Amino acid sequence: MNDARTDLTSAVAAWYDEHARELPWRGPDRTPWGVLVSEVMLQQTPVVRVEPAWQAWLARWPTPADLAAAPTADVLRAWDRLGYPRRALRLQECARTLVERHGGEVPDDEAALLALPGIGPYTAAAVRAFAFGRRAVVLDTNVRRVLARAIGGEALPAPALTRAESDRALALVPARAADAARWAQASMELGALVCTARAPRCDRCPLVSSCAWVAAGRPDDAHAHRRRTQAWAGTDRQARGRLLAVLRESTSPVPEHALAQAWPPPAQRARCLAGLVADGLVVQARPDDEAGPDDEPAYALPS
DNA sequence: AACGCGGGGAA
DNA sequence: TTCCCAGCGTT
Repeated sequence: MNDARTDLTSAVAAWYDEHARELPWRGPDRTPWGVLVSEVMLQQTPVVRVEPAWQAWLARWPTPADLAAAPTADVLRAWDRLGYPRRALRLQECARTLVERHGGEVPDDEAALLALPGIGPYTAAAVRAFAFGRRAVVLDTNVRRVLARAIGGEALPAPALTRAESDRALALVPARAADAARWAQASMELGALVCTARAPRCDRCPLVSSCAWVAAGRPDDAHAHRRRTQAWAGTDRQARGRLLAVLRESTSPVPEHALAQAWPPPAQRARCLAGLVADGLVVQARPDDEAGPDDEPAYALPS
């Protein structure tokens, strides 16, 4: 049975055997915990920035029990500038759940994985495929783009995942678990290295002769008018990042007036601090005696 | 379904 | 400057 589906997946798998990057969380000595940590770090953060952080993280907290026992402030400092620090909080909550409910081990069951903090459909599928070699539908931004082009004939997938995409991805997953896991890894790698968002290297693509997008003359992105570019300068997100960076650097509670230096606009600063506290990333603390007036609020990372 | 959420490197 | 990155949780 050599239908179009097996042709496509086997061509990508063969390409992967030749061109896969050597990444530390893929090594033969990998652990499910290491894979899970890598996947959480890779949620919206590029590989090149994750790699050193992952090495340091696994050296410091090699098991879920190690991370579960760590002070949260240390966890947030180790997360450093990977972005979206709520992920670090979720990862520690995840470690604690693994200790309390799964004997300190990462489960391979889909429902159990999805129930863990910070683990959604993509990460659950990735852990099952990459850590346990199980059959799973791994559909990340790379795979979505590869399939949108190779099969859909579009430059880029729709802004939000559609039912048609999920169906298409499911239909492509090879029957045997080992093949399915390799297809997942290979299709992601193809999207990361060749079928890239900005400047795809179609001359090096194993699917170029059958790609629907290439056959159509590589038309422009049909969804371009619906993509909104996120503002950055002056946003709450930038403010939160700046405030949290100050708190990461300090070993003692930081009084309000010091935070005002990092982010002057008072209303936005107050709103962002309240949000950080609500998220569990920051706690209000009693200031050190010599740091300022006793009635001035101070903030710190949670212990 | 839409939105909020970091931060940096490349085009 | 803009775009993009192995998404998730909340509303």
